[in-house]
Amino acid sequence: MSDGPVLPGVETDDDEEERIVCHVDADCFYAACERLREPELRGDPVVVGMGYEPGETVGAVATASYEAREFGVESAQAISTALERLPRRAALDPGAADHDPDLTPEETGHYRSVDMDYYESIAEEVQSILHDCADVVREVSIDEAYLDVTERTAWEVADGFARHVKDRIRREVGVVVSVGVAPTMSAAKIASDFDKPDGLTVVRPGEVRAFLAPLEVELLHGVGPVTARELRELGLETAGDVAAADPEPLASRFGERGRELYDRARGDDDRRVEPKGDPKSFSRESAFAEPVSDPDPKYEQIETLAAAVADRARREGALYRTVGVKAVTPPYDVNTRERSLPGPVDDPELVDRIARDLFGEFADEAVRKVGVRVANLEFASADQASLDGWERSSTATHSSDGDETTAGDAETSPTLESADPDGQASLEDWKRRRDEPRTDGEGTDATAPDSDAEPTDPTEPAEPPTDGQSSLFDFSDE
DNA sequence: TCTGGGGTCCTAGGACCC
DNA sequence: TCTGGGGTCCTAGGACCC
Repeated sequence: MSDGPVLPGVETDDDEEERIVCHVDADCFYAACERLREPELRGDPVVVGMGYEPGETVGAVATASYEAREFGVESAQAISTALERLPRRAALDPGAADHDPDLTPEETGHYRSVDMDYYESIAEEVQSILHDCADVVREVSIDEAYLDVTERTAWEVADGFARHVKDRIRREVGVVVSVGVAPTMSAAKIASDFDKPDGLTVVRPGEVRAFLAPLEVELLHGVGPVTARELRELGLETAGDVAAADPEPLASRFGERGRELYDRARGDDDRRVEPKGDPKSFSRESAFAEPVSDPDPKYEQIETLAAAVADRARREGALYRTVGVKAVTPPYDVNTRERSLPGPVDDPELVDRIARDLFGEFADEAVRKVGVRVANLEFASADQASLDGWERSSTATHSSDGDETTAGDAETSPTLESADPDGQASLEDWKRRRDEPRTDGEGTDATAPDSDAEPTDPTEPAEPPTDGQSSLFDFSDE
């Protein structure tokens, strides 16, 4: 799709073209949203807490405004810690449980609970502006996106373009964003962070490596505390050090990531901005105020979370083939268990049963947090092609046109009404895999219905579910 | 800093297949 | 019966990101 003059016989490779990538990142987005709703909060410290309820001390900081950060409040911090450093404004009230008579307003901040629905609505306004400003937009999170603006601007005027984007968002939505412009996604990301808040940084082609060189290694995307420590142990303190290092030790120490790290530190990144694809998993989790040993409240939470996750998947039009649970045990051990089904389903009952079954291992342990997850998602294609494909392939022994996505659906999906005799492949497949989970233990596997054996699991209803998606049970009736 | 919630990607071993 | 080598899928855990 290059529109410039091309010499005859000369191959043009799109990947070789210089792109103009823009990374847009809202500053303290949740706090900014709260200020949009309550303009009186402007200028004062604002802390938005997850799992936080007014008057309580549980939860963690999702976003702290810059004013709050001055007091040492940081994101991911326990709310209890944040409250020690920055008491809440409500504590000025003599009637408040945490009232402190010595407190002055200047020493306090406003605490609010996360309200995702509201933030989503603001984010949508920002995103519509972004889509207006670029041909390709990749939203990476609620407050962050990459734009490919190659066709919309030029390097000579890139800062003016970025200014325009910033101004529109501020004027039309009322939130402040930082923008980075660079020839690669990774450099644009770092550039947007460079001058926060209200930043605007343009890194032109040829300047990338010099721009990155002095930056501490943890500023590189993908370098967290663990990798940073290891890099420092190797004597690599800055991106420049990594760029100048021998890539072999990096590759052997960090595998694929090491190679990538090396490339990114040198400014090499040939990823193109592409719209985000379908999600890979949905999960819900919830922490207890303190570790719980009694099984009942834990199973209750599992049930709630399983229902929420299944509901989410259904609303999003997703089928899932894997169900998993998470149990965080003291001090902070994350345990996960998961089980895959022979084919994709939309079956809340089944999610609940499998989640309970998987969680059984932790029923009597002290647990501080539980979670439920579905993965291996499949989204019905827009035109319901998979259903048509199934019907076609079930009346023919083999379909010549069926090697596209529809074939896979029909092959692996036991979720459709009829277990057609022609579906031999999927039946054999299913029978084979059906027996695998049985080898791992109790014989109470809820996903391994067997026509020869009555279910022994008391949590498993004897009657096969009747709705179409659950008809994987139908196979056992053959 | 004793820990919220929702994600992604990578790794590594084992099972199973050809 | 012992032995190759390659590929895929599944599971558990870990690091990281916002």
